[in-house]
Formats: sequence, C-alpha cells, structure tokens
Amino acid sequence: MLSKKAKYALKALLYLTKKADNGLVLISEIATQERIPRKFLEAILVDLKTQGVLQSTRGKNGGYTLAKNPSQISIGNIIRMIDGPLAAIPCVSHLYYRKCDECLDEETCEIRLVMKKVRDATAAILDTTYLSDLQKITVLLNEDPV
Amino acid sequence: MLSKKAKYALKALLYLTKKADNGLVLISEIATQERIPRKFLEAILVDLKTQGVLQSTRGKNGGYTLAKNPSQISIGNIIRMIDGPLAAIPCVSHLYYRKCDECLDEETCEIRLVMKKVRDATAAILDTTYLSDLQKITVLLNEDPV
DNA sequence: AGTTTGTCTATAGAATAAGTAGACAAATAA
DNA sequence: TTATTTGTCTACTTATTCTATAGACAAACT
Repeated sequence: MLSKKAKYALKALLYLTKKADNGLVLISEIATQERIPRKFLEAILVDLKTQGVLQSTRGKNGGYTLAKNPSQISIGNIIRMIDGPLAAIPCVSHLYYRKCDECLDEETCEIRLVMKKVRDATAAILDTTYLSDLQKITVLLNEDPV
Repeated sequence: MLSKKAKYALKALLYLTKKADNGLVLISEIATQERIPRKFLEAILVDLKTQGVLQSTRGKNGGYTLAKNPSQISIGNIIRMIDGPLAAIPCVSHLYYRKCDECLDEETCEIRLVMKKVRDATAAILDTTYLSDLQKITVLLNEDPV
C-alpha cells in the first residue's frame, strides 16, 4: 500500500504542476485545496525540497514551486523518495536491494522470481510516467466538449 | 511491501507443494526447513485452512497438506488472503474497493489512473501464476545438467 | 519593528506487524 | 483407559511504522 504521505506528496506535486506558471504557492493553499493536514504536508514538502524536486522561499510572497520541469519528475521517483522501494520484497529492488532475512538461496527462490516480474512491470509504468503526463490527463478531462 | 506473514505463507505453501505426494507434513517440519517462527506459522496455517487451501489432521501422523491442486492456487489469491488487496490504493482494488478519504473526484484523479495501470499489471502476473508454476521452476533449477 | 511564511525539533497517539505463552481438543497407540 | 502426539484457540506482548500536532525559530519582505 502507498502511504498517505506518498499520496499527499503526489497530490501536492500535481497541484504545483498545475500552478507552475503562477509562481510560488503557499503550503496552506495546497493543504486546503488538496485536503491535506497542514503540518503533515509541511514535513513532506521539506522532504521533497531536500530531494531536489521543490524550491521554496520564506516570508511575505513566499511559498513553494517545482525545482525541475514536470517532464523530468517521474512518479516512480516521487514514490521512492517517500516510501522507498517499489518492489514488494527487498531482494528484487534495484535501488534499495537487501537480502531477505530467511532466504537461504536467493538464486533458487521462487517467490523472488515472481516478485521480480511484478517489480519490473511496476517500474516500467511508474518510471516512464511523469508529472507532466498526469497533468495532461486532467487538462483533457477538464476541457468542455465542443 | 509484502508482509512477512504473506511471505511465510508462500514459503509454506511452496514447501507443501513440493511434498504433495508424501502425505501430511508437520508444522514444525515446515517451520524448521523454511526458517519460520513456529507459533507464527501456526496462525498462518490455520488462516490458510479457513480460506480453503489447506487441510489438516491432528494427533499422531497428523499434519498439513494442500486442499486443492497446486495448479488451482494462484499467488495472487494467496497474497490477498493474507495481506488483502494487491492494489497500492484502495480505490483501484477490484475485490477490496474503497473510496480514498481525501479524494474529491475519483473520475478525474490522476493518481488513480497510474495506480490502476500498476494494479492491473500486477494482477495480470500474480493471478496467472500458480503454485504449480513456481514448483516447476525449482524442479528445473535442481535438475543436474546431463 | 512587525508580519508573513517556511524550518526545525520534539512528541504523541493509533494502527499494524511480528512474535510468544499456555491451556485445550482430537487422533492414535500402548 | 491412559499417554503421547499434533493441531487449535485465546490472549498477550513487543516493536515498528504511520499519521499527525505543537511550538519555538529563522528568513524575507513591508
């Protein structure tokens, strides 16, 4: 399961993608619009800033904005930043590989084989879907039929 | 992440698949061979029995065995029995559907769209892979080259 | 100097995961 | 019938992670 934290991160980034041309956006605006607990969101945004996807300024007229082009921020990486590995078991993760505790022989582990397939299928989707792609979808859905 | 419980369940079922022709298998044998805490495994097996994939008898010469053909028990359903939905967010689950708390409009939710793709890709793999398929893999790997 | 807005540190409460203990019930065997 | 073996049930405990909140602090602007 995706944590609420990761979901909030995605919502916030999507919101900032929408508002990308309007300059800085207040934490409290994002919180209200996306129904995210303010203080919780605060921590998430600081995290995303540290990871390099967000920029911020303090004081009057301050706020948050994307630090990169939305076409360079993949959904896969956002989830990794917050929740860690996409893989369901550590031994098939690419970036967070870890041996499973009880596993005797990784090479012949059947569970590993299926889970690797699942991880690869998941990564194939999430690592090729960017904020900009999702943004387009909303734009399309919001367009009034001619 | 797959819970340890689900992983233990898979390991136990795979072990029983291997031993399917040898009649009943003791909990303690599975626990030792697969390095699973005995008491914890006990609870898992009772669970799997309730769900209809295992049979058991008590007393001398008792133990556990599969209640169905390994070609009828999919990895997807085993995981569902123990961990619940395969989907990363409740609103894209088929069997455990639930509206997301903060979601204003499910129809236009971009996160939902990507996560649905991921869920479908995952289910496509896990619901078409059966214990018998994984069993074959081990058999192949264990065969000595001619 | 005052106001606005993000930042940092600490903590708390709830839920879930992981594991343990011990009495109990059924099947078999002596 | 009694003893032994093996699964079952109930109740905890412990640890970890998730979700969220409070409040002091720091920078930017007016």
